[in-house]
Amino acid sequence: MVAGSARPGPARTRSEAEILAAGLRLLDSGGSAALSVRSVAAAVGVAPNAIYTYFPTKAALVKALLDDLLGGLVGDGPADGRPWREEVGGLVTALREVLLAHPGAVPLLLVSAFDGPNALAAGERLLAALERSGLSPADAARASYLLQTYVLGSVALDVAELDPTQLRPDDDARTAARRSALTAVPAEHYPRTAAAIDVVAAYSGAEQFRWGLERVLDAVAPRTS
Amino acid sequence: MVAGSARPGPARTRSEAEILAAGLRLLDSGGSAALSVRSVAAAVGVAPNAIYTYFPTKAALVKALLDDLLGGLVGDGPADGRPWREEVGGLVTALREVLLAHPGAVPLLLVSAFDGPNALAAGERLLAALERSGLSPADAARASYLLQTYVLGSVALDVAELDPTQLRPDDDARTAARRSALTAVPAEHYPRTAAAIDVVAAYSGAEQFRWGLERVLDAVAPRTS
DNA sequence: ACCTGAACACCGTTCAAGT
DNA sequence: ACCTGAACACCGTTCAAGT
Repeated sequence: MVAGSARPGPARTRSEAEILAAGLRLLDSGGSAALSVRSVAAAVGVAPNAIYTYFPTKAALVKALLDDLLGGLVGDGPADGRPWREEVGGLVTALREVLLAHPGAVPLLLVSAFDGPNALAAGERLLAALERSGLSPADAARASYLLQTYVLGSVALDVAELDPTQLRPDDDARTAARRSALTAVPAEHYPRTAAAIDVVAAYSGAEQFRWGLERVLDAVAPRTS
Repeated sequence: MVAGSARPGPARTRSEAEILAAGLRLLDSGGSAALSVRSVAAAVGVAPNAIYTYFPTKAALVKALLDDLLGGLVGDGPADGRPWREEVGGLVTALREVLLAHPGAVPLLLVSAFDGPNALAAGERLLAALERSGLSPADAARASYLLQTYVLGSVALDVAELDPTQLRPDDDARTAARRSALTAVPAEHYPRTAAAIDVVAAYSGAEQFRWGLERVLDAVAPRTS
């Protein structure tokens, strides 16, 4: 009984969840560069290499952290009864919001795959809602691809124009960042670009996103004519 | 005459262009992680800190390298006489292609701003073509935003699903990568996702991109009705 | 089994010194 | 002005040793 499946040796002094929570705190307070194996280890009070008892590599830790972030996207119940367009828009908007609430996570997400259990569950829910709209599975798959590119692309644009020291900015801070980009563009050489930044800056990021989302939803909606 | 604007001291032994070319070679052969100040210095045969004579920081070097990559997007002449939709599609497709030809550059581009002279020139050309379609400057600005998110998002999805060791993959390699992602998704838990990967894998990345591009162009085209 | 101390092979950047 | 050697404060990861 002592041998077999029971593990000998001392119990672990930390938990995966504790380590991921510390990692998220570092990401939120210092951006993506502040998340290192060594900084996480210091935050939970162990030696750097002790982290490798919980996660085999830094990449595995990052992947777990990112998927945790997506945990709130899908509730427990089955597909709700909302109209498909509302549910699809809600899912996509919620994804954007959770990412912008943790901008330090965005550079990590953009370069890593998107295939943890919570990401897959959200994608499954998205496909189900799209099929409820009347799209064939094949068309729903392509619509899902287009919606994913939209969220990732718009979040990438939003975060790239932020001052790296500006963490957890609200919508106003992002608008200000866009305005400051304007002054950096020499209007005499790039008149349309300067004017375009001015136009876009008049809208908050959320309005801008919603505008594009409606266009994308129109583009993928089943042809009724 | 000796004093004044003439610079004393030895001439520089390298050039910015030489350093950027070495950087791109490293990026293409080893991915984004292979581009370091020290590896570039070794490639051009100087001490690591000599790079700081040419670029003030690594970020400045990366920015210059990325903008160089966009140098071929815009020709010399004024806007050509092609229909607006063709020119817009051509610009956007060319951007996608230059990025996928150098996948190591994608992680760098996704997290940095997009505001070098060549990026601005391409953006200016894009806005001009959109205005030729009949869109107001304000609508052209929003259309440009949507098109940018599409390229960035689709390139991010394309590169994220690649094996990091797989450099400069052709279209077939990317299709194979997508197929291998399929086997990783447990179909019993995520039936729609597994089926969707199968659908998407039946198309090459270029076909998939063109499908979405046509939808996005439809979505932003001026309403003629 | 888990944790530690020490080490390895890196990294970006700075500084003082040589020419 | 440009380049070098040396150093500083990091990084992810591995290994041998302790419990």
